[in-house]
Amino acid sequence: MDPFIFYPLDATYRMESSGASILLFGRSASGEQVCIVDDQFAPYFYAIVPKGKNRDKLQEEITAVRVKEEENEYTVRGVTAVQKNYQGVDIEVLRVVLHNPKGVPAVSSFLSKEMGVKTFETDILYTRRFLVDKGIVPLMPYEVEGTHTPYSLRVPCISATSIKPAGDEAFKHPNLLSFDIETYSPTRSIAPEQYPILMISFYGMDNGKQFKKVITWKHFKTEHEYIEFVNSEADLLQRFKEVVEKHKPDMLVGYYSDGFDLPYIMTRAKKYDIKLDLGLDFSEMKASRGGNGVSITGIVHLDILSFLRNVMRTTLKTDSYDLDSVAQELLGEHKKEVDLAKLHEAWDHQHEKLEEYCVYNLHDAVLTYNLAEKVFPNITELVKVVGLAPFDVIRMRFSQLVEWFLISQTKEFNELIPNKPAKEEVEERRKHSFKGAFVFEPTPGIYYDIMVFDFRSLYPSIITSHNIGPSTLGCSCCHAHKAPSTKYHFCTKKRGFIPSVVDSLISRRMRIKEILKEHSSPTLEARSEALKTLANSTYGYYAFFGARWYCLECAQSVTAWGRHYIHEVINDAGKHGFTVLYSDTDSIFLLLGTKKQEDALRFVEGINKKLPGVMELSFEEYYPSGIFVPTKDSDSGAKKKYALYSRTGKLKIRGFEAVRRNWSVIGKEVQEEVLLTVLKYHEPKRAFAYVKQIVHDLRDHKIPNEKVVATTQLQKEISHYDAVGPHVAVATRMREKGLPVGPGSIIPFIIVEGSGRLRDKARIPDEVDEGKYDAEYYISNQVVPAVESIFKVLGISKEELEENKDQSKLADWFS
DNA sequence: GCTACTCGGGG
DNA sequence: GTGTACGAGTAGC
Repeated sequence: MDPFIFYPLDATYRMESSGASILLFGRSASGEQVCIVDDQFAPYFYAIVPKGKNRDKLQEEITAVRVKEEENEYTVRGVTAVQKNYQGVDIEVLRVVLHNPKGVPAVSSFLSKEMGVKTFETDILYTRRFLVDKGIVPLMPYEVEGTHTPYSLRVPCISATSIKPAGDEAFKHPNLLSFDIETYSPTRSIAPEQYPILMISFYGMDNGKQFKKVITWKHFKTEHEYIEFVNSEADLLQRFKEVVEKHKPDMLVGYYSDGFDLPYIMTRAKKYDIKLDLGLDFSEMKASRGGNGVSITGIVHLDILSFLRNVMRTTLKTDSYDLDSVAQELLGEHKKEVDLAKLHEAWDHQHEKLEEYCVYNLHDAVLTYNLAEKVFPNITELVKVVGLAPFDVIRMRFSQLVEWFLISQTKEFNELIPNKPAKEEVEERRKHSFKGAFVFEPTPGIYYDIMVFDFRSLYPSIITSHNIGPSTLGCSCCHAHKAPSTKYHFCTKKRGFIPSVVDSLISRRMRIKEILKEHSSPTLEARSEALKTLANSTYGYYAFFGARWYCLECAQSVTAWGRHYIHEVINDAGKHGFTVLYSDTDSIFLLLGTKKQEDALRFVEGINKKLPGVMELSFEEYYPSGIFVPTKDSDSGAKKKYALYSRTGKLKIRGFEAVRRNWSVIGKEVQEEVLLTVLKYHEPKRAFAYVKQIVHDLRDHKIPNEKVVATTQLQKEISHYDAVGPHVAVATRMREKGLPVGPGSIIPFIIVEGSGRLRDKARIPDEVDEGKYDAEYYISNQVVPAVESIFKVLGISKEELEENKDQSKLADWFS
């Protein structure tokens, strides 16, 4: 057949009698979903010749290795000697080529255990290895030559004879299909074994036209044409399959669909014996065992939350990643307001009310779609830098992104990839928890007019300009270049692998920034962002205990240089009449005092002119007010614990405990109210009076029970618990009463008066008469801890908050 | 003090 | 899938 242009989206593999074949799923330039097969790529790993051992002899021995494991026998296809760089030295290694990817762990562990041979690169997943080795970057165009082959797939399949890069215009408009489910949930429990899915919504584009649909299995009157009725939950699941099959999306998009929607759908489908064989190779949807992603072969499942939380975290200002907050920040839109707690009632008794829930359901899918579309350029650019499939890239943390970026660069630099640390090594590294970054100790207090600047590109530029990497550390050829106040020096003659690749990230970014000065381009913005993200994460990677290229000395040297530079800025800020309020690692908080915002911006501009090369301090945000609190046991300022009030009326809370679902409403409410009263309305006295009132009301048992209920999720079978916490004790009581509880159930409980451990005083909310909770427990464990440190700033102790009769103090305050 | 367990996101 | 998240918090022991 004629050569054609192809955009790979995802890769998988199959074993044939002749060996492994890589299957690349994607879309052709003409818009057809296709699969490309490459049967020419063999799995391999490396082995080091032990000292005193003859290389040729070892080569022969390895070639003859056969390892039996269950039904499979793994044999070696060939062994060749190659030169590699490893930690700054040249070494000779044997490249051991196999037939079957599954043979790699088997054969390599045989080599290390039975033959005393050290092995490398034995845990690089086969499909990832293929992409990186062949330089095939998902979402980029390739010219494919080959012939049709009769594979049994849902899409045409071409056996490739050649796959060549075809330009640098990435796949721009994937066919996205977003979806969302609503479930029956009479309590706040999420119990897929127990309760059905009530509706599923879809949103996407179909030949340039909006595609929207909500499927539900209770009938009601409606004008909305997009609402479709079926007769049962089983039919609903069948329709879910059909819609996806018919729509043929490149990417199926959800919000927390790794952890909620798809696992729920899978559990329900299993109940009805419905096969979710949506894979383009007819394979079933599957959840990886670590709970880290649900995949469908050939369709990229994008859990957009994953990408936002892992990667966009640095750009987003929101503290919470619920759909409403994120949509608000990125799209300027909110979720529809409905009372979800009443959905089950409407489902059982008031069908006419279901329409608004369908509208709500669809709107969530629309928001999810719009979020995916919005961040797609960012995903694309990150995929391009890291070189892995979008499915993997969106689920990776910074440390993994850096690691895979480095792995993708090893081929060009002929570097041997270091092994992951063994368990004991990780334990050892954890002990040396990193205390290198400079954190300016804030003085506790309430502050106004705070300018926050970000200093992050300082670190990557230190790495490149001081050549800081594991392979250049402590070289024997030169001793001159020591990091300030450390005993570490780095080679000044030979460029290190990591400093080199970081350097290329920085210079690529600088070129892009030059172009962006001339004209704006969302694609280039996203590319610049991706390059910055990776460069900025390299320092943290050096200190990350799981890193292959772990180097604590490197991380310490980076921060040593960082301190050197940041102290210059702090001194300069003082000279220019600004007060430095706080600084943590990469950010610096300045107080405007009598100066204007423009003055601060001008000051930073001046700093940037003085800083070498790419180093830059950039404006992050202006906050009208903020509070820094002392540590628990002293009056000195706590690091990483503060709250800022933004111009948009939102609180940015860092390091404060609480505000999680296992806290009672009263604790959350009091914290929020106190922070707002202090930071927004500037009325600390009113905040104090408010807390005293709450404490008083608790003692009078006037706070309704619903506000003291806390919930905790049961993670496993009751009998499997070693440590019986309050929620486990209550779950036991619930089961004794015949209430359905199991793994996943959300257990609500109230602490009542009495003696013994907490679990002896925990009760099912229904068992507790109104007001019969343990007031002292809620005062000292929920209310006071939530606001304690805030009041310490105002000169009020924990005891004063808890005290029963405190009118004198109150009077003092108001006088 | 150490170990076990939970949260996030989702209805 | 040539795998098995993570970092921070609370309660129990």
